[in-house]
Amino acid sequence: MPARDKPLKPPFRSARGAVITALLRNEQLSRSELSETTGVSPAAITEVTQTFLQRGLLVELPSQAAGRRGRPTVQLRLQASHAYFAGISVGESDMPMVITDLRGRILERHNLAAYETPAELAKTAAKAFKEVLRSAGIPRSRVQGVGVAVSGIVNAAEGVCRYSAALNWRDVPVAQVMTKALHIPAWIDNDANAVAVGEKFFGRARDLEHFSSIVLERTIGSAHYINGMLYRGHDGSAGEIGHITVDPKGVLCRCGRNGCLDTIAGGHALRDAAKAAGLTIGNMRDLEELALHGNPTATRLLRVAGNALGVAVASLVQLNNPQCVFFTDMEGFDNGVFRTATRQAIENNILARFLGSTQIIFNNAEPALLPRSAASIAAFEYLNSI
Amino acid sequence: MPARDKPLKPPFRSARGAVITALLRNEQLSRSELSETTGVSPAAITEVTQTFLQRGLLVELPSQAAGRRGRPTVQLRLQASHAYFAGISVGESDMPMVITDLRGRILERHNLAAYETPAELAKTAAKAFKEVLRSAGIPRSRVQGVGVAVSGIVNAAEGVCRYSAALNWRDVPVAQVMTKALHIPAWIDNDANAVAVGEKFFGRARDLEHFSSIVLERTIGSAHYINGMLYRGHDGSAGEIGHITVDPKGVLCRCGRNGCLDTIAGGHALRDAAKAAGLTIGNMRDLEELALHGNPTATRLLRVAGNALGVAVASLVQLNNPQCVFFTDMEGFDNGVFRTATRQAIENNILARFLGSTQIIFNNAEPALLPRSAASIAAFEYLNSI
DNA sequence: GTAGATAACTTCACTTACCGAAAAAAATAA
DNA sequence: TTATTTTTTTCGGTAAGTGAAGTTATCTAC
Repeated sequence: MPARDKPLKPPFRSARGAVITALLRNEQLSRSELSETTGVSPAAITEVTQTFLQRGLLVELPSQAAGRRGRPTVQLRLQASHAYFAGISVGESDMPMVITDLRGRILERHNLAAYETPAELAKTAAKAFKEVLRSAGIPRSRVQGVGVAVSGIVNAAEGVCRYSAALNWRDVPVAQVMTKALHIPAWIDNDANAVAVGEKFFGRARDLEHFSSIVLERTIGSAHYINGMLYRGHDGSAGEIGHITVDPKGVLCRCGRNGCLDTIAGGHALRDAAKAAGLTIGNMRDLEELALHGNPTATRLLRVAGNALGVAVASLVQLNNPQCVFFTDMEGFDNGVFRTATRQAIENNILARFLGSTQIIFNNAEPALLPRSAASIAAFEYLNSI
Repeated sequence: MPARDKPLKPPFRSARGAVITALLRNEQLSRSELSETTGVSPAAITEVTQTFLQRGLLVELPSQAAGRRGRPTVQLRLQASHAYFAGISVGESDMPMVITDLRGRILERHNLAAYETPAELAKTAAKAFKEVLRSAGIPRSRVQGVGVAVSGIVNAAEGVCRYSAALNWRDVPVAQVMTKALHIPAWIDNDANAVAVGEKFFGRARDLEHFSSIVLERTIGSAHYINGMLYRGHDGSAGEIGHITVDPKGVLCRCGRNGCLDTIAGGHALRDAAKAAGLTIGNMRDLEELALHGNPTATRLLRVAGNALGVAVASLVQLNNPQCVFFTDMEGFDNGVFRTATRQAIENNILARFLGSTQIIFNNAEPALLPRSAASIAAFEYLNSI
């Protein structure tokens, strides 16, 4: 019948999935601990771990002196080197690539050269991939897939980037192109989605069922995990926080309407505004620096922007009641006026009862974050297929 | 592993559930049609329908002359009279109760007398329940449960109303009280959730996986269906659209902050504003009537309110990308200035690509809607348990 | 050193919930 | 009456679990 509420036994859907999830969340667990934490019977744990051990996905650690009665436990852990994944974040100017292992550790990184067309991108990526494999000493056959994160509208199921303003792309079959170029399975997703998957798989959201991810770049994107699953929306357009109307009398947005969040807090708009106000800045760190030294224009811009973002996120929190909101700051605001204003605006615009139960986390702009997140998409797809 | 995206074979989770869902969506289906629409094998359909036929949940219709070759189909339908459900909507002044069958048809309705305390409510409900059963000619044993919808904060799992400003309740164990009073299983939920469940079960959302429901009363509430399941949020607080900040310089809200949607578009606030402006109105129909006859204050109030609601819903649409938004208007605006303003504000504040793919539906204030929705909660719980 | 005690793990017989293919049923068409 | 066609059922099989009993590896106490 139509479900009203929860799935059967959250967050697990199968014994195998439960074991992998539990071992992604915990460095190592014994079989009995696995049975305990997942609710799966010891019998099934034996069966599942046996299969995984045979495949080399799991390893047994040499059992320690027990120090107490009874048969000593045998600790199991995911064999991080069992599978490797590539991740690429396609940006306007640069294009970082990483290779990660099964646990999301970065083994090698590389910054790809600029490119013009998707075909050129593929060629560049293929060349870089070869190099990265060589320097990491990993044979191509051990790399189980590549994930690509782009800023734009993506049809993940079809592997197509429908539209990207930043890249000037329209209906580019990225997955297909990449599969051909790198000779490994490829997936593509929006960067906010990628970050959310990355946090769920390898990051701080591993234990969370419901959370949102906000990515601050030239524009602002978001993604939602709901009931332990990435929620894309009815037709894949969920998360368009950048075009929430914040100020109906605000300036014209690229989308044709006025006062979208992007026009006030988006990196692109903020840089334009700073320039228009006669401030010469490279990135947001410079703007924050100016504010720190008492520049009133810089302070005002950052405060207004942070406040607008906070108000929008407050709406998100009250509508969806996530356990946590991750901000991924690719613009380099760091801790400053902007973040303070954002936090304050969130706190001032949500009901008291949300205050204690909603965690707000800012990720610093770490260049490898996006490509690593992209790799986590490939990791998910791989683990889902075994 | 942590799920990234879809469950296995949406929207069905089991053959039995698939059969019930399909027969709630379609008046009648043959076994082969059931197999076709659900993707479940004919063998399993035989098995499942046999069980359900034995229990009396399904009936075979007398097979018609086929008019073509082959074994004629046997149409199956849900036996609506297999189970009955009670539904109560606890309001500030009145308290409508209905009895519905398995398909959500209302067999009997009753408006309960006013009450003061939860204990009194239970006594009144018990008395009314007896009467309603007698006049409907249904033995109590055939009623499988009662659902209670309240306007307020509810812990559905525990069956407790945590707080209701309208009813002046705090931590009232409604489910327990009702179970004792009516001698049938009882459930309680927030009224926005109840309406969402009702639309999903018996209403226009039967075929939708992702939709939201907005309930306009003294205050404004909302609920989300996501991936075919009611989404309550991390700690059950999802849907607080009434306290989205719409105008930071707005009037003080009961929640202690300024410019919440409730203070501009909530029925309570709107009535207060009308009174303050010297307009004497009973309900919103009166206010719309005044606007229709050219009263500028009435028009302004309605337009501002409708616009604020529309802007908030536009945020919801862009964040969650639902397939449909249902408005349940318990205030009686009907088609008028308010709804027009709401629709326009939604259209003006969402990206073009959401325009075509988001359905906006207004439900007229139908007194039986809330109690019927409440009954659908009991129906869900019953169907989920068999 | 050896006999419990104890806890971790494995084995085995069983269940549930399905599926695919073949068989049976019930009609029409020739 | 027989062939044809379509629906439904039966039957054997499988995947993924469970619970209970058995096995293994260690510690403790005498």
